[in-house]
Amino acid sequence: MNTELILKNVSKHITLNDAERQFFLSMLESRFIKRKELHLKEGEVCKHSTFIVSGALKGFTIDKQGIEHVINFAIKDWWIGDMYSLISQQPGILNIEALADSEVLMLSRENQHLLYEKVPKFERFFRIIVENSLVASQQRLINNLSLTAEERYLEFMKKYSSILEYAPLHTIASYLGITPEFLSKIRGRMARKPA
Amino acid sequence: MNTELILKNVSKHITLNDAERQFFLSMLESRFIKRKELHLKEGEVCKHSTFIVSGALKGFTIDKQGIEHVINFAIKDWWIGDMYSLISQQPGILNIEALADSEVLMLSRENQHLLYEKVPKFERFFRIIVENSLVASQQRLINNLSLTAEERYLEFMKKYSSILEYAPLHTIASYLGITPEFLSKIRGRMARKPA
DNA sequence: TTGTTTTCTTAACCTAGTTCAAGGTTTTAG
DNA sequence: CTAAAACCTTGAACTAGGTTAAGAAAACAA
Repeated sequence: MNTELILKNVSKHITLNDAERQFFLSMLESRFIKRKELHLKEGEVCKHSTFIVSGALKGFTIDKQGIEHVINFAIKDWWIGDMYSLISQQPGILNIEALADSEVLMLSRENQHLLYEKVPKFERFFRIIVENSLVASQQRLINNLSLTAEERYLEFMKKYSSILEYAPLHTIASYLGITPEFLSKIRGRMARKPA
Repeated sequence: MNTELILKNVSKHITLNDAERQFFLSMLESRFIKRKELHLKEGEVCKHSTFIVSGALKGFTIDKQGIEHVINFAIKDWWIGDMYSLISQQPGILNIEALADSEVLMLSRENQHLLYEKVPKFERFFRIIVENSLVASQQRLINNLSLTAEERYLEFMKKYSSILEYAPLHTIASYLGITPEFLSKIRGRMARKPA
């Protein structure tokens, strides 16, 4: 189990002593996910918060017309999960799939609650993680409401360039809220008369 | 200061003893906001989390073309604030304005941190509040990506009917991500051939 | 009470983005 | 190495929703 990265991630917001660190690590479960493998399937109850050690995943829903909508990406050093299902313990609507072979560390809901009991600092840690997710989610909403598709694509490349290595065009189009054909057209336009 | 509602709100997630309750209440500041009055202006640093005792507020941004985008509403028993500015202490992009005469209770960032020190349970309380906001924000993203304007309007009426009493049509249109003219058209259509 | 502002509607025309279809290229699995 | 699958591009026809404009109705301030 490769724990260096997650310990560094935690230490960004809280400080652990040796015993706490050991206890935290004992709560984690390592897993390797192959490219295209589903880590979480809609309809299931989400039982873990997942930290990405290497690789990349996408979270997505499928609407009534069978169209896939990418809700978020997660790469090295990020957390992912179906927050709705995780807190309500109801069947979720999120699918989580690997974009590349990935190593993740999983913290089960029960262990997370144990952690809150034994090391209350983790309440703070996850509060901050969730706060940051909320800011990102709201910023994306604002972008979707106020920018054109082309502007959103430029923003995306600026902010998440590392994801371009993992996600094919139609997945990025889905994240941006447009069709793959239209993203292709935008690219063509940009290549012809660049910024 | 009308504290009954906020104490009930807090008690949904954590239990306070008398001293803790008194301490919490001593951290709050009451404010009355007139309809159309700005509670927070973009460019300012957001210094408070705000709990609504009565009335209704909207949070919105204004894009380069001067168009207003409603990010969220807040009514009785909800919290509102510019999370980005609140945690980064950078100038924010959110405006918060009263839709009706409102009474709010404000918890300053400093007091919130004091509260975290003195009564660590509040880390949990605000973690849960933020988790719920994140779920709502993601659900809205999913709706924006996968539903038509008419479907979003129907969803909105089902879920937030109480806001219809406070917000004029053009404000709801902005929240839905469409123009007031188009929402008016949808209404006309729905009136002619109802569900 | 009356002028002013805000709100809502309707209609004609316009456009960003979609749909459908087809062909070409790259990646992958066996 | 090769067939199949996944991926990307382009173009023509289409549509959900936007823009502009103008008028009616309601709410509000003086």
